[in-house]
Formats: sequence, C-alpha cells, structure tokens
Amino acid sequence: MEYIKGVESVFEIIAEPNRRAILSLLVSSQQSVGEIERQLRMTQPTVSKHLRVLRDAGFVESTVDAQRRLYRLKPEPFQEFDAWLAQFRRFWSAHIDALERHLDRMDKDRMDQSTPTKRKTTKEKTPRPKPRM
Amino acid sequence: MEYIKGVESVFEIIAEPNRRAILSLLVSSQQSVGEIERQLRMTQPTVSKHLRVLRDAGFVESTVDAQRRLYRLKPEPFQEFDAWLAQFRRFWSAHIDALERHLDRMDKDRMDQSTPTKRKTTKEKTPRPKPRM
DNA sequence: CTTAAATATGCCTTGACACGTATATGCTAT
DNA sequence: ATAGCATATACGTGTCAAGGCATATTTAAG
Repeated sequence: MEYIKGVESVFEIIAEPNRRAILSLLVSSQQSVGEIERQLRMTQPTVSKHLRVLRDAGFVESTVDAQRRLYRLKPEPFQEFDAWLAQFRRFWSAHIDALERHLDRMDKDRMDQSTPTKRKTTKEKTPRPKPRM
Repeated sequence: MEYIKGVESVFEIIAEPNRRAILSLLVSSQQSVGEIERQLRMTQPTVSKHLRVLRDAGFVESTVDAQRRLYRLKPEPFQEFDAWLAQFRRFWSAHIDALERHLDRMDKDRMDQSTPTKRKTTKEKTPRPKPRM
C-alpha cells in the first residue's frame, strides 16, 4: 500500500518546467499520456509521474478511455495561486508605470532612515556577482 | 573550474516558503535584514541568502543605509506570474459556478472561445464522471 | 488464456539547494 | 588606525525531487 508521500504546495508543483508545460498543453483540451509524451518529447514514465503529482495536487483529473487516461485541468489550484498573488497585485499595479521607468533609469536616493553620517550617494551597489548563464 | 549554478525561474524562486514569507513581509514596507531576521525568526545568513536570490531574480532591490541594507519589493516578476496565470484564468473562472457540469462545458467552451484547437479527434467513450461531491 | 498497447510504479543515481557554522566584507564612530 | 555592528559569503552536510530504466498493472482483442 502506498501512502501519500509529499504534500507539495501549489508553488512547488508549478516550479517544475515540465509540469508547467503539461498544464499549458492541457489548456486547449484534454490529452492522453501518449499525446503529451509526443508533444512535449518526454519519456512516458516522466509524463506519468508528473501527472501523478499534478493530480495529487488537484491540478488535473483523469478519466479512462480504453487503455488511455485522458487528463484535463481543474481550476482550484490556480485560484489558490491567484489568491496569493493578490497581495502583491495592488502593490505592483500602483507602481507599474511610474516606478518602472524610474528604476530602469538608475538608482536614486531612497533614504528615509537617516543616520546623520556620511554615506556614499546611497547608491545601490548591486555587486553584480557572477553572470551565470 | 567554476560550477555554473542554475538560473532559477521566477517559479522556482517562490517555491521556497521562507522566500514567500519575506516577500509577504515586504508588502507592507521596506525592511532591513535584521528586521526580517527577527520577524521571521530565521538566522541572519539564511535571510541574506534568500535576499540574494530574490534580488538576482528581480523580486527585490536594496539601498544602503549606514550599515544596513533596506530591501523593498520590485513589481516586475509578479507581472510575470500574472501573465502566466492569464492562460488559465478564463478556464477556471468559468468553472467556479458550474463545477458539476464541467465535462460538458469543456467541449462547448472550446468552440465558443475560439481556442486554437488542434485536437486530433480523439474519440472518447462516454467518460462517466465520478461524482466528486 | 495469450498477446499487445497504454499507462503506472519501483529502484536507483545524480544533482540542486537549504541550512548551520564560521569567517569575510562593508560601514561608521572614536 | 582600531573596534564594533550589520550584512554577505564560503564550506560542509543532509535532504529530496527528477529522470532513466526495468517492470508491473490495466484494458482490449484474438
């Protein structure tokens, strides 16, 4: 008997690129495992495993069609993600055009917690670490 | 040689619970590393590392205030989530009040919304949906 | 029943990453 | 200069998920 392994959050589910690809594929219509496998060029076990994860998390559901399983989207987890995003939506939509150009420009003075001392133009010194590619 | 570490997508960034906590904390106002450390009860290196990841991904930016670094949100990455969610939004909103009829809706909706349906007439046999609730 | 097709699962290896501890760097005041 | 605080990074370690491969399960058909 198998019991539930990891109750992954919605965020962990969609962190996987292949799973996002599967979800995007299912937007148009339901698909069988084999169809997903061919369109996304993944091996069959990989597709099945991801679908298992997606189903356990409520992203998809399946019906049986002969030897195939047809998978289709379920809406609930997306709503959950949207709910999380909501707390930031107000923030970004307010700043979207004004702040965007401003930041793009360069870094500007942004000090309000004054410590009366000498500081260097309060410049964000983004160390620009290692350009990893 | 140097190992080139993974370029994490915005989805991988928010998969981490502590990072989501930091982001939520910054919604109200900018915070220093020490303030985040205390409020979220994380060790200082952990906070700094997560902030580093968040900054590299464009979720936050920082300014220098004496010995402190003040971190605040940046809006761009959140828009990316919103854009990704958009492809599912129409789908799920139609489901909210008609969950029980969703199997019927799918076929009909595909034609209504002019979805690029490239389905290959997968014949399905009466998908007897199991009553989920 | 046997075979074939489609899908699911188990085992294993590998690599990513998060954390803790220790240390380095940056910044300011004296 | 030196000290001291705030933050950043390096290194070692443990954990866990994703993929490959082999095999089990399911379903249909002969």
